[in-house]
Amino acid sequence: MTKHDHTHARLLQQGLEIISVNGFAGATIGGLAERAMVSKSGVFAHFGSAEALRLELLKTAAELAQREIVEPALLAPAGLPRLRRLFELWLGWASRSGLPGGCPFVSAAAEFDDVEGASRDFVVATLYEFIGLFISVIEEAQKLQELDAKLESKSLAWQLFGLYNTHHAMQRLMRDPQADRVALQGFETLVQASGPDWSDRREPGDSP
Amino acid sequence: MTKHDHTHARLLQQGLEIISVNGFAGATIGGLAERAMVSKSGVFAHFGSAEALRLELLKTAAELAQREIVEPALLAPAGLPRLRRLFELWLGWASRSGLPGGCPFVSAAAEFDDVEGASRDFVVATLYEFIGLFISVIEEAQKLQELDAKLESKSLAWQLFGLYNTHHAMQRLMRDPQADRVALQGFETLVQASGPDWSDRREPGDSP
DNA sequence: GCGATAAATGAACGATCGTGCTATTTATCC
DNA sequence: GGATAAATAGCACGATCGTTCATTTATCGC
Repeated sequence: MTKHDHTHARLLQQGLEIISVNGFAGATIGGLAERAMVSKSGVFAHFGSAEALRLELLKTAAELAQREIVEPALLAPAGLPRLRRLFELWLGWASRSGLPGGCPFVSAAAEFDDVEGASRDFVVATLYEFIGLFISVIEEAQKLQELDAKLESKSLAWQLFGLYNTHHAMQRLMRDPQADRVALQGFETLVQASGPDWSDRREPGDSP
Repeated sequence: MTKHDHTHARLLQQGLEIISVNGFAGATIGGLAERAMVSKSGVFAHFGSAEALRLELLKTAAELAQREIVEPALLAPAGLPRLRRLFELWLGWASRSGLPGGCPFVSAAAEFDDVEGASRDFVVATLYEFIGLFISVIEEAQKLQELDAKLESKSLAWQLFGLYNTHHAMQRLMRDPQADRVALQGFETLVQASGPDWSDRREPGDSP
């Protein structure tokens, strides 16, 4: 690995740490230069523009999540076990990757959702892909009859997305020690409400 | 209403619009001045500091949410109807209040969750209060036997928080027209999974 | 209408932002 | 080890950030 690549990787790592705590708006060229003890123009030369720096940080975060969440989860048996493992690995993945603050994509989603541009496009595409992974794992579980076949996989996937945000807010904003328990319990609630025998027990139109 | 108050209110309104689109980091004194067609020092005189401006914008957003969500929801009958109304009014409240972008508190939670200070404290306190309202409405519904008494009200409240984030991401980031449907359907799923007769149908430890 | 007071302006400050340019150090290769 | 190229530093620029202060304009009580 050439020296350029070495420095580049170090800049990305420290950039991710900044983003994790201060968000993408806080990831400035000068700030990163100071933290990495590199000249401002040195950082600039590595990325070409502040916008490009942020975009590359976004891509780095996506790769990190892939290694930390997706790849290990695919080792679990297909179906419900894989879905559960995916969700468990999702919770707190940023901390487990060594980041000092919150999830970069939670910041990115909030900061870019109303700002047109390459960053927004990338966040949308990444989230689309990630939700798509959940959907396919859910549908596998349906084929295996671990989940109700009539269930809308997309809905469940997005409900799990919501639970992830619940966990993030409880953990980082509220510092509630019950964050893990509430999220994991929420997962089980959703899965059981979507169990294969659910519709046998309470048909639509049932009265209590 | 004196002229000072009139201008002050106008600045807050326009400040909220900026935040809704660009987040709190984007709510700068100079930017607000330009949008409101007021001198920079004029804006400064109204708030005393940029930090104070952001804090006051946060408080204004909280009051707006109170009027837009909480107060109308309390007109609904106690128990499950009130809970449902609360959730329905929560979804998309920012747009309904005339804001051009997303929910200010979604931005605030992401931007301040790892930054100590008065803004963080206020977000924490406001969210704590809001979740607390959900908890008390849920417990009302439990007393009325509309929800299972053994249910943990706090968990359900936070699951609804998650659904709100689901809706926000689907609506604003992904621009998915099914956001409303998925969120409302998710609400019903959670409520039915917590129905008063749920525990009669599937005891903990049941095997499928 | 006028004097007193409130409200907003304009100019200026140092700090930091992103970016361009040139110089100089540092690696790499024969 | 010296030539060549890669990598980084240094400096300067205009723009914008938050903040200050003196000055002007608007409003209100009399």
